[in-house]
Amino acid sequence: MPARTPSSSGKPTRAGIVQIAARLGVSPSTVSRALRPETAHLVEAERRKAILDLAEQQRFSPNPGARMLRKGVNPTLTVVVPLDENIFFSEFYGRFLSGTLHAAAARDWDVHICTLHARAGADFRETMQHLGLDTSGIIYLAEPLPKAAVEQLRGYRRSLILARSCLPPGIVVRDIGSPVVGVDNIGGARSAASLLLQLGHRRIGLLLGPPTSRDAFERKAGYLEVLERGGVAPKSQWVFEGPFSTEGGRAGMNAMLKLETRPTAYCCANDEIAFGAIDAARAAGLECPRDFSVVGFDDGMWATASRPALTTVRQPLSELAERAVGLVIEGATAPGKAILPMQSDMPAALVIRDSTRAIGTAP
Amino acid sequence: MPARTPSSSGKPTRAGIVQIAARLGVSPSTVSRALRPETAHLVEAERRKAILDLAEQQRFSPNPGARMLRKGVNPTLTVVVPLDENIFFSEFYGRFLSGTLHAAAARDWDVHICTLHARAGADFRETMQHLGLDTSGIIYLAEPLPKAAVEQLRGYRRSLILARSCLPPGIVVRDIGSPVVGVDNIGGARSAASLLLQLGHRRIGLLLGPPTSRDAFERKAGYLEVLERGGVAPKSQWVFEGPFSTEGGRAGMNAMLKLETRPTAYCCANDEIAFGAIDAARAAGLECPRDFSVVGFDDGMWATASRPALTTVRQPLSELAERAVGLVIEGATAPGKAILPMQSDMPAALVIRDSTRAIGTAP
DNA sequence: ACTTGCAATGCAAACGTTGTCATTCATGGT
DNA sequence: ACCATGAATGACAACGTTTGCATTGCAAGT
Repeated sequence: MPARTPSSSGKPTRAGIVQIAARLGVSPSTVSRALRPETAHLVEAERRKAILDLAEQQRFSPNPGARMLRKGVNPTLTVVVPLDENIFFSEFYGRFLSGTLHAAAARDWDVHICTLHARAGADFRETMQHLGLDTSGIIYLAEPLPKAAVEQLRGYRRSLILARSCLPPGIVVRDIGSPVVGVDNIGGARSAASLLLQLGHRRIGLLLGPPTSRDAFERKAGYLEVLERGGVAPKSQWVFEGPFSTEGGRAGMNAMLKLETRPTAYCCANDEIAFGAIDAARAAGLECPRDFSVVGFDDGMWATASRPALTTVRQPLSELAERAVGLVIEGATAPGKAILPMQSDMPAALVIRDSTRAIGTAP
Repeated sequence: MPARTPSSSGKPTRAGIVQIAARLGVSPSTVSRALRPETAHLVEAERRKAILDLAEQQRFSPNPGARMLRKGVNPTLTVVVPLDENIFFSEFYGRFLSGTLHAAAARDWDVHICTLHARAGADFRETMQHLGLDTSGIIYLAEPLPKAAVEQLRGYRRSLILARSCLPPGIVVRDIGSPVVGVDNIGGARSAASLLLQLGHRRIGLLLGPPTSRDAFERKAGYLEVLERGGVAPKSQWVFEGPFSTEGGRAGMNAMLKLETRPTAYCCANDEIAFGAIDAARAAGLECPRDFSVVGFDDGMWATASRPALTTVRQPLSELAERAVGLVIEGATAPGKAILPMQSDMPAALVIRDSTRAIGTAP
């Protein structure tokens, strides 16, 4: 029968800085110091190496809970993304995430990423509670929130930033308890419409996103404002609302192609819609920009890679992410200070390329 | 002058279950129990209400660190992605990441994501050592590793999975200390080339990726193998190597356009290359698939959205991610057991769409 | 009246890490 | 020889919750 002394048990000394310390005959303090880069210099080189090696061999990693308890925060923020498999196809998430990653790294924070597996029954607040136990801040970038959920969020204690795209169109941003970051959709849309006006277009169509999306809603408002002020409000047949996809763009353009008098230019709420529209028109023998002009929205990678290169509105997503990260970290580290609900709008700049042309101009 | 006794200080009893308890003259245990739904029934109703009310009024929320320390944490795995701003534009990362997220969530693991801020001086092994401290398992998906780095990794004890795309072409996978996951590039490339052969093409060009990339290398091998066996090895002018981008495709196609006898079909190592090629040809008046056929590789979102819809090879990235997550978790939880170095190839299936056509066929 | 059982609560020991302070020992300057 | 300096380390007390166990009443069963 094997001896029953604890030391001989098969368990590989599970977890713990103290076990590591014991194995090496040093104190836990020393191990703790050796393990963290910022204090590692305090430990003699040889000993440090021994500690690191043993830690690796034992597959040790310090308990984040304990660390967090001790230090107050643990430098980790969580980005909540939608469940949808396809989110990454939209460059929005990719670019935002990439920006987050860099901004966080610059501040020495880690980035968690997770989806929200909404548990039936549990209300949204509860789900959020459960979510971020091990992080000090949350950036919400996921499914659009129903109004009720947004209201439950008021008084949520941890550092939480919402992306404005995730809010339903109806809600006033000021009413929300958390900071909200977003791109200046209205301003961007205004620039797009203004450009078309300046180029002499008077019949301008709108290929919009789904009315449930706040982004779509705001962009529409921006387009319409400029067109109406310019006295060229679009006929109702010139306004099409569909999904934010090439299919949406195709459907919209096909609808326009059936009309007797068509727009000479289109504001598309999205690059993908723009590509779909251009392509559907091409199938009907119409070329952009020879026969019509198009302005997109996003400035994704294909805006430059496609032909014609797309005139579009640049979403400053990395700046947006930078801002979100800054706010969330501030909220997580500013001790007592309540986080001010505030709105940050990042400007959206027009990028002029080859899909727009003054009306009636020969190449 | 105000009294200086601690009880009368202005501080609003910052944080803490004990302060709440003190205010109500009950023990911390009771407060703790009252605060959590699952134990709330242990506390007398009236008292519970009092506690909850005070907690609300004091804007109390339990210290997540302490709670975490008590309850234990779920383990995390870390995905290492390249520093490059643009990685998310390549759908590879997005889809892989999305798959990782789902696979990890299904097993109740959390996902970290980080880049490798290579600190000057520190060698790769050391960097990994530090990285490994904060996580239970690592999936390496970042910059291609130089041979030296790969060798340093031998004997690394933590759970680490490498994506085959991150290895330099020259290295034999069996020689590596860690499990490697990857897509069956060779098989996929074979299918692509075989399809073109079957459609009757005999002059087949290759628009490849950069020779430093293992993916490019393997795909090239797959194409060539089939073509050579079919007796239609491409002339050297028909083989072009460039970046994995539309620009690469454009450059390649433009080179082909200058030749007297051009290929009638092209294997492109990448969807983007394929799009670039199609577009460059169109600029010269050649239409796909009327005048030439193209097969891509990846099956990204634009493969279906563009016109012609692209015949391409589907990379089973979510399955790949699933596999990687499975392996990394296994490696992290199997106690003493060393992780077997092994290679997992996920099959890559051909998806036939509209960019390929039998040679000489009228529409 | 004496168990017995139950409900409500308090006590105190973890949980694993880190920062402060004190201790030890070697070094170099006077 | 003595003190000052500094590097390397150890001892120890937090950090705020949770939970097993002990305690106290109180009601019901014998």
